[in-house]
Amino acid sequence: MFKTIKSKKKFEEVLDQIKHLLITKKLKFGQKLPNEIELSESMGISRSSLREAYKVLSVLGIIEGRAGEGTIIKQASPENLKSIMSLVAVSKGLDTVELFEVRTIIEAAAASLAASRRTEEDLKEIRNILTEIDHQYMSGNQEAEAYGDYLFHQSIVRASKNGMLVMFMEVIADLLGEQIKTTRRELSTSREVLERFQEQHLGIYEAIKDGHSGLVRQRIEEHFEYAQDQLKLNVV
Amino acid sequence: MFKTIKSKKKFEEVLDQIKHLLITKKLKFGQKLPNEIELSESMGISRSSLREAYKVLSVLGIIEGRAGEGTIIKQASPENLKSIMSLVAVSKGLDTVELFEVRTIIEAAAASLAASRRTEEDLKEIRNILTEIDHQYMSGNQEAEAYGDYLFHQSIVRASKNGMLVMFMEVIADLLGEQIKTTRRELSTSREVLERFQEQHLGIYEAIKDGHSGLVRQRIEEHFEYAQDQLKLNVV
DNA sequence: TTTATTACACATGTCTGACAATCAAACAAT
DNA sequence: ATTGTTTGATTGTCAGACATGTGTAATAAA
Repeated sequence: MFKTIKSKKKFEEVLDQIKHLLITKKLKFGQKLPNEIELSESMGISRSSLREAYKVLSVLGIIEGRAGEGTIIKQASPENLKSIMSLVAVSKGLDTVELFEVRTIIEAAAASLAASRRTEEDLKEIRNILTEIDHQYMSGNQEAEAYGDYLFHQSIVRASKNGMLVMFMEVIADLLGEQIKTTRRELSTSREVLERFQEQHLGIYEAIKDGHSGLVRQRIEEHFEYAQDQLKLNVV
Repeated sequence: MFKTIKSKKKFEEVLDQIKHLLITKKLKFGQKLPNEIELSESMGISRSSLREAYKVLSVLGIIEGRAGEGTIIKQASPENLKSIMSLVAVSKGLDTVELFEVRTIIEAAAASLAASRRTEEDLKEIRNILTEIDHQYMSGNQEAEAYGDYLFHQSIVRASKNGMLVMFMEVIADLLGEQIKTTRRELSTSREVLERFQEQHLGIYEAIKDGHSGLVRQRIEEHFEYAQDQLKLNVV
């Protein structure tokens, strides 16, 4: 019925203000912020409070402070977000099933979009990655092969030309990876499974190349269903 | 050839130490940390540096400081990720079209899941919200009506029983709202449009009630397409 | 005895002023 | 032209103080 009342801290106000300035494009990538003393005075707070907000933004990769130079706006990379989210993931056990479900939804939709938006370059990149995975498979380098698998999925989502989808996919893939590690499950690495994966990858690529939105969606869903099954079977 | 040398900041060392203590379970949930003065002295740093690290952890939801009581280790929840993700998303640069696309994807999938997972209580809640929107419409309270709209969509995603989806949807709806505000666009608030919205809402509700996964997906897509059109038409 | 009220101790929240470390740019020396 | 040096600007760090909020124990009131 009643919500808990939380007194807003100063540093949170700073975060809100900067966020708003970023949204309204009054602060742009590469731009230099006013120095801390000036800014804190003009915001009516102390330098300490401003700095506490700065630290948060800096960990998120949104700004970067350099002594002697100043503080500039950076373009946040998903890398920063991922490391942070994995920390949260470890501390709060996220549900593997939920994560798989979301990942399937996002990739199915992205691949479906990719089928109609992919360029020749996109197709070329995906082909290259598939060939690379084959090589890794031959030489038995499992770690590199797993990374290739990640690149394959990423390249497909990128072909959807929607950066937001790319970010979400990366975050979820990362969380899922951590989740799988910490629950001590493993994907089966038998020849049979790996070959089946490559078949499915190829099928997805073909459907995107041919522009079959419906088909690629279906194949992505099958692919993840199969992957999830392989995972379940190997619960320690 | 040569790696860039990056001097490690004090607050980063604090983060590392606490992270390590968390992983090795030497710090557990609910546990109280030493007070700031004591801890900063025992770590050989100033209170300010310690606090900068604290702020980061506190935004991540890993610790919580309460004036007068102390600072305790919390269990991070996905809720905390919301603000962080929206910050990073903002910093990456937003595109209204992309956001709409992602929102459509997520809600269409969620509603589709909801069609097979919804409980009687879910349906009752959605019905209540629709009635409430009608009331607000009658009394001409546009702000409350817009909030009702948000609640309607949220309740549908919640009926999918996937917390991750709920989180993503909230993040995107939030960003979209800010984006729409700051680009000085407005949804048409003509009687005709609002009534059309309610018709569509009802159609979505019915499809979920009847368990028509395919139909509800289609109706959600139509709904958002229509909404997006209304937005485009009103660019100032 | 039980219940309010008050006073106090304690921890976080905020502010201030200072100094150290770092860097770019300008300038001097070689 | 390259290398040292100075200088000014800005972040990084520090120490100390006061403000604010919270629990608790002493005290007063019923």
